[in-house]
Amino acid sequence: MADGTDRLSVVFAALADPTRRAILARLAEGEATVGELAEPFEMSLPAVSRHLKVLEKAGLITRGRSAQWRPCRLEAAPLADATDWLERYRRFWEGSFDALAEHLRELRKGQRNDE
Amino acid sequence: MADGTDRLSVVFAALADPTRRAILARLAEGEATVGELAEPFEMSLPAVSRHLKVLEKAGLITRGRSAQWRPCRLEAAPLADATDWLERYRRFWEGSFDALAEHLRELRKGQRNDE
DNA sequence: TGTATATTTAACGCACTGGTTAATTAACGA
DNA sequence: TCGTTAATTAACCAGTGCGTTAAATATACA
Repeated sequence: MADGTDRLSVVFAALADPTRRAILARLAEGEATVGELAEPFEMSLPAVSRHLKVLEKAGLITRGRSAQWRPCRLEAAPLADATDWLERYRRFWEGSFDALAEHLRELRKGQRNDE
Repeated sequence: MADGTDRLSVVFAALADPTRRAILARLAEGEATVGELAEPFEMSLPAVSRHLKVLEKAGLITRGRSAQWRPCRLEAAPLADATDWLERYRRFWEGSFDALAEHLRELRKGQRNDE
């Protein structure tokens, strides 16, 4: 392990690119072909094709076949694993919000005198 | 944009490594020095030091100073952004589970006759 | 069979990642 | 001031990621 090839690492790596996240967002609205997915980007078709391969290897999309088109479909299940991992840290960032509330409370107390 | 330097990309990229996720898990139990964090890994100290720099740039840790030690502390707030992004897809993987249920229902129906 | 369209693969360049060892910086303590 | 400990930085290397253009593949259609 520790070589970055475990499932969770592959999924997080796939999400670490704004183009790929935009593609997933587009697919959330329904299936689309490679050409349709590439259209919004100022990037060659091969580049988009390889982004799709990354998403496919992460299990985040599947591809059908319809004549010469390869319709892509969102497969969000692997995102559940990522969310599960992140959820363990929820109390830490919610704890930070508590700390913020405490900070604001202290600030309000001080306001009576100097600021 | 689309160059992978936006906040969310940086956070996801930081999470796309099992060593770094293990470091965060360790820090969830409390502050630790670089040496303490490095101890469980079969990896040189400089390597761990650079993992910490990645986490720091992602805003996931902060570092204090106590004599020659640099205690690291978990800062989970950026994980909230990542979770927010993922949450948008929750209905898709939950929808998949609905589809699975539907599939099982159809399967059970067919079982009466042929299988 | 030949041409057009959709997509992938090949070959290349360049920057970044993640590891190493050796050298450097920072702070403590005798 | 000198030596020890903690950590980072420097220099290097191998592998990977992400983009390009050009060539190959797959399917539809005349």
